Amino acid sequence: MKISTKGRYALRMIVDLAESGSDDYVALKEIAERQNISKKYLEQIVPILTRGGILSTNRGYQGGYRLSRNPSLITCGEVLRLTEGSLAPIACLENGVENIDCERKDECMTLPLWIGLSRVINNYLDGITVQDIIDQHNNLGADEYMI
Amino acid sequence: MKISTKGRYALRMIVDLAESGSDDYVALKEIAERQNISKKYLEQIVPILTRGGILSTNRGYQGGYRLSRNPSLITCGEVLRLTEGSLAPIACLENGVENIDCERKDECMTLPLWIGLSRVINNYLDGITVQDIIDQHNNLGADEYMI
DNA sequence: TCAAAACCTACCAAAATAGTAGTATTATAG
DNA sequence: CTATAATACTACTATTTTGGTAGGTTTTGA
Repeated sequence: MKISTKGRYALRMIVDLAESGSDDYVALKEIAERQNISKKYLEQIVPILTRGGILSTNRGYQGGYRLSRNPSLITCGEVLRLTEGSLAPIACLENGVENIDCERKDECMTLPLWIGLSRVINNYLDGITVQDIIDQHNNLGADEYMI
Repeated sequence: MKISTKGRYALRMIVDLAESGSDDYVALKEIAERQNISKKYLEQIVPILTRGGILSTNRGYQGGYRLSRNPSLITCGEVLRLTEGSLAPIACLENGVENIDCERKDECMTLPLWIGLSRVINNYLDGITVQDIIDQHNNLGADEYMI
């Protein structure tokens, strides 16, 4: 039950971009150095976010990435669902509650539990935006956490 | 971000035992057949639950397993934390919020998010008992889920 | 036309997952 | 006291996922 580096790095990158507040394109090299993440690996993660409509990109000289929306309009859930593939806690819920992919679904006693867990996770992460993460960091002490 | 078969099978086994309502020891063979899970694999999972104080066991002729507590006193969180190792969404939270294992913890902008997510997951799963799962199954339609 | 950037694809090592297999130990019935 | 039915323990293994590295291609602007 772990979020992979893919999701965590993606989020750190987005927060980094949001925090810098720049309207220009920022080269991956810069972000990778600041965040101490392999640029080559980030290179692999980033197209997912571009295709997902979170980043816009420019190639060539002075190219790079910038957020395609205001950080207050990008939720952590959105970033993580894109990079993790899904935030479903079990495989049969990957296509949503309406489309459960399991032949045992009618007898399955534990299914309601997993559906509930999935809702709780997705609701929590959809309720927190990239801007919230920055505000939290600026306003609160180290021992505070997000409710 | 998936619960593994280990945790899912463990929960199914516990629910199976609770549902049967038997005060006698039930052989793993029976449970494995009913749940259609490899007995050999369950054999490997079950000692974790025994050591964790959820099951009591008897070896030898007419041996088997039974719940060591009333199903209303066993939470899903407890079962899953035992079998999954932990329910922390990232490795540095594995030893609890008081004991964060990361040198970047003071600068880490996303840490509050993960702490919050960890709380949300653990609170949800600790709020649902094995008895709740059975009650849910008996009372509600297939399109209902646990809040 | 050169350099700096993103893009794309293939490869790879290590770890985790999901088991199998075999043997040892324990307990009871007969 | 022995056969049998059960758990307990330990080792092995195939497959998948994770977390990258490597290298070449394309695009863009100075």
